[in-house]
Amino acid sequence: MRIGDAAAAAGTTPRALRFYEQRGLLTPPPRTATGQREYGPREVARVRIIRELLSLGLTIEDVRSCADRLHLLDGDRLPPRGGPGCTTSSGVVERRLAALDAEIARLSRLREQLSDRARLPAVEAGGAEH
Amino acid sequence: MRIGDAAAAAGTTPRALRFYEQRGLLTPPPRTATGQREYGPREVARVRIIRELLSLGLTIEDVRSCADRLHLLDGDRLPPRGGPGCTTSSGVVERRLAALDAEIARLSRLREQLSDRARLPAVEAGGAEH
DNA sequence: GTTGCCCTTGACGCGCGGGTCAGGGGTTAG
DNA sequence: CTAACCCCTGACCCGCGCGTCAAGGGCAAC
Repeated sequence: MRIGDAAAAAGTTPRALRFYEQRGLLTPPPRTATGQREYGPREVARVRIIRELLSLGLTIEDVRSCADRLHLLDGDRLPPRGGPGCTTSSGVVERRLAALDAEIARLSRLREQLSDRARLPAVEAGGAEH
Repeated sequence: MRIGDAAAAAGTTPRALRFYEQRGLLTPPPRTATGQREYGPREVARVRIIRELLSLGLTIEDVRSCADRLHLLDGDRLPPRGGPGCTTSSGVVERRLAALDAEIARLSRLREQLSDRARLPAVEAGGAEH
């Protein structure tokens, strides 16, 4: 399986796969005699895991930091929700949760301050003229 | 008043002032015969307003889009909270509030999904070995 | 005059997750 | 054999809000 098919099977692009490899999320796959990458279904599954973790807000660095444990997840199917061998178990998830909480709190404060200040004081009748 | 003093008076840097001017948040100030920018207290007050709006999460583009109304705020003092002539009154605040709400909701969903998935399944006894 | 800080414009850097060329070579169907 | 598509690497691009450097000129104090 060459990179285009593998990427399509994982729902992404060849560029992303090379990028993950470059950043250490994927181990360099075997090459054909002419230098083309050869992927198997395990790699595709792994890419799906990676993309799911990224879509959950983990960074490339987060995933890389526990790349050696991703194989716990990357069998032939992903555990739907309650399966064993969940995401990372090395502290990155907790840190990411804390970062998310902090960001949510920060945005909530901003929201409050902004709506406090913007009581919409009818300076120019609603501004719907445009 | 040259740019360094004006920037310090507004609590920022010369670079930021030139940047605001370049992006259309500040009208180009008069220059001395040798080309140096000359600012007065009105400009300083305006910069303070701009920085406050930016600190509330508005973007440069938001502020630029209502740059022509900022003079409603930029007298010698800022209205503390309930004064007339509030922030922008042209829809950008509503849009920004909506964007903040959307972002908060998105992060909250992420947080929930991430904590759902990361039930910390005791794969390797807490991971505090390092 | 001269030292030393301040000003000018222009250009690049950052962090993130890749997108998008550019210039070459592989691979396969007709 | 050739066309059409795929793959390779390396490099620059995006948005945001400036920070930082570079090369030159101004301004005030001594």
